[in-house]
Amino acid sequence: MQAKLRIKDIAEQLGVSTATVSRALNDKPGVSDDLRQQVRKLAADLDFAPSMVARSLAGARTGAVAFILHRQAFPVSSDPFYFLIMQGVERELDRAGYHIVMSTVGNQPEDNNLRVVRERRVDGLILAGPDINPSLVLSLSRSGLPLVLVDNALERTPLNCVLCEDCEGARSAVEHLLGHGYKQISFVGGPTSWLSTRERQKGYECAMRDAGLPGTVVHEKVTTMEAGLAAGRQLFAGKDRPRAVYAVNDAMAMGVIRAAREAGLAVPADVAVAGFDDVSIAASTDPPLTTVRVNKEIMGELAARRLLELIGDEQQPHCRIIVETTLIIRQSCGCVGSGEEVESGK
Amino acid sequence: MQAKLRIKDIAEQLGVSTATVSRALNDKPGVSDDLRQQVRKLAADLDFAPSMVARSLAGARTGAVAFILHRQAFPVSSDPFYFLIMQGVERELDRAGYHIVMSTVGNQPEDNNLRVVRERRVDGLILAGPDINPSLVLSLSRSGLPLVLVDNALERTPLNCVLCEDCEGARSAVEHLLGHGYKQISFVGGPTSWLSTRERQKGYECAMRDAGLPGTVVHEKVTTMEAGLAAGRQLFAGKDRPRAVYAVNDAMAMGVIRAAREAGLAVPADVAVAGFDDVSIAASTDPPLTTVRVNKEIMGELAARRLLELIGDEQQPHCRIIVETTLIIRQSCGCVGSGEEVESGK
DNA sequence: TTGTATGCGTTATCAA
DNA sequence: TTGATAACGCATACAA
Repeated sequence: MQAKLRIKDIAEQLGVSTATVSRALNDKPGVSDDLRQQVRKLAADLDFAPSMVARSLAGARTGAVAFILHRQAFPVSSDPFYFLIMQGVERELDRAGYHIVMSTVGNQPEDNNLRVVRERRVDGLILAGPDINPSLVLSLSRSGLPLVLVDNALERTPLNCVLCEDCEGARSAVEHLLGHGYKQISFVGGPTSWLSTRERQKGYECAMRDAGLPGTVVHEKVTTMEAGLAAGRQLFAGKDRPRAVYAVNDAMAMGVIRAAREAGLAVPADVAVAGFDDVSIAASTDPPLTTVRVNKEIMGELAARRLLELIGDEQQPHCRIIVETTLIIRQSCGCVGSGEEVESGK
Repeated sequence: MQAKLRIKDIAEQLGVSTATVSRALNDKPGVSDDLRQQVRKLAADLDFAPSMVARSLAGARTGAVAFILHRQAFPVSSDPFYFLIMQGVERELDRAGYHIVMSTVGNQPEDNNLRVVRERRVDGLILAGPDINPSLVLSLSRSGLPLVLVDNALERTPLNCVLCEDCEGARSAVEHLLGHGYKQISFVGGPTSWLSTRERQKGYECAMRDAGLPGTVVHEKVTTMEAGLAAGRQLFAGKDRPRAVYAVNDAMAMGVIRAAREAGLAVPADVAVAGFDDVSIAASTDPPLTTVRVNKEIMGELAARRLLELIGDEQQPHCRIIVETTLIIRQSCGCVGSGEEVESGK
């Protein structure tokens, strides 16, 4: 058990004051180059780093950021979507010497006050996912703590957020389905309270409208494979079943494929399917899934970078950051591939 | 932007000293019940919570725990295995008023000193996954910070860790395969440096030995579906292909199934397959996967609970906590089910 | 039971 | 360029 070193110990060993050591370590002016080098060398040799707790109290910067996730977002997908975003956040924060404090919220009344905020543990917040109560988002944004949303945005209040090309990505996928000659294409989505569902549906509707075709839409309460299965059963039960289905994400697309099989329909011969996200197994499903790739790590990195900017300068205008998507063409849409995937320009 | 309240403000409004407020809020003796109630009511009304930074400095408890993950563990699986463990950790820590600081390590030399530890941000550590450098684990354990490993353990040094019944679980699965009458059963695993691979392989070998049968083993560098595919191709290339394959996890099992299909073999008719983990899609693969379920959230909760115990009382003997597993029988093993899964007693 | 005073480890202000 | 000293907000030992 190493004794915990303090700046004072370093100062005494060098016969200087603590103020000097602090200045040297923090790259602040007011120390001769020679002395600065000495201090740094000793600190490095002793493997010393200043106590972040004391720094925070004296400074007013905790050097930490909260990553807030809704509890429902944990098991929502077979793919660690928000985990990958979090990885991006962590990577970027680490570069800046920051740390990430993870926390979750539910829908209980007591969740309307984040402990991590009340205890003033962090310099800023990243709120991930569309499940977080808008009233919580609003109250947090008014609290003065810098805040960035990921995969979410408020409808009427501009806030800093990071999104992907939900509308454009979905549109390109639906246009690809239309390119196959399919006329009857249905959309399967999650709750309309989710921005991603609304935007992707908008992309679907734009594509259909431009093609002069009517559309049909099914909404489920969640976007799991099971929900996709249920939606697919509904779609394939009636007489005029769709020739293709566009699902709001890959998990639902996989559920739709299962429903098609249940109904004795071949995919893509009888029913074509496409999704969104490009989760890791999308390339390995049967048939491999045509989908829209979104780079989750980049979304996380951008959110972290934006938050650090806000922490450095509170008074900045809100901005939306939209990350590019890429249509990934595999076989579920009806393309007869060599088995290799194709990145399509949109 | 709310002005940040301090204990001093509460004290002044009530005409008492800060010491009294602190005692009342911390449930310490030395305050009349009446006054205690007043303080708490005002604090609640004002939505006040003491600054955790200042508490940490005065106390010597940060109220935070680090959750350390190897960077490679992020994309390693199509299932958010460590994410679920983290969820369990977070849930349990939250109950105790603690927070979780997430951090990652790689294999670079500079990763041998965790910044989160040097900066003294946390009261303890949870190290998740078998990828973390043993020398780092050792040096951290010697640093005096309470530490718990999850899904990992050192070979020769007893440490606090949380594992699942790797050996027993794998054994029960292989015994189930043996029960189908299969004689030639191969094992497909990851690096032998991973405890889970070693233990699950041990379970496989015990079952085979007890049955008086020889075994064959294939190791890959990772345990992804792609690695399982590669291993499967190898196994199915030769003349005396196995009648069944036991994979160290579900991702590899899915890869093996793909390899079988490639080789024109039906699963389970020609080759039976079973896995480990019971990832979320295991119930939905084709055929549904027979596997060993392990409750990841519980593993996380137990790790957190153990760590909190260690933080409360440093001098406790090391202990290993082994979480129960359950054999989940679906169809990939050759059972002709109704499509419903069965939890088998072992 | 309550208040006063000191210390926690660092940064920042002001003198020297 | 350097050093002494005062915050930072809270917990706690000691005094009343």
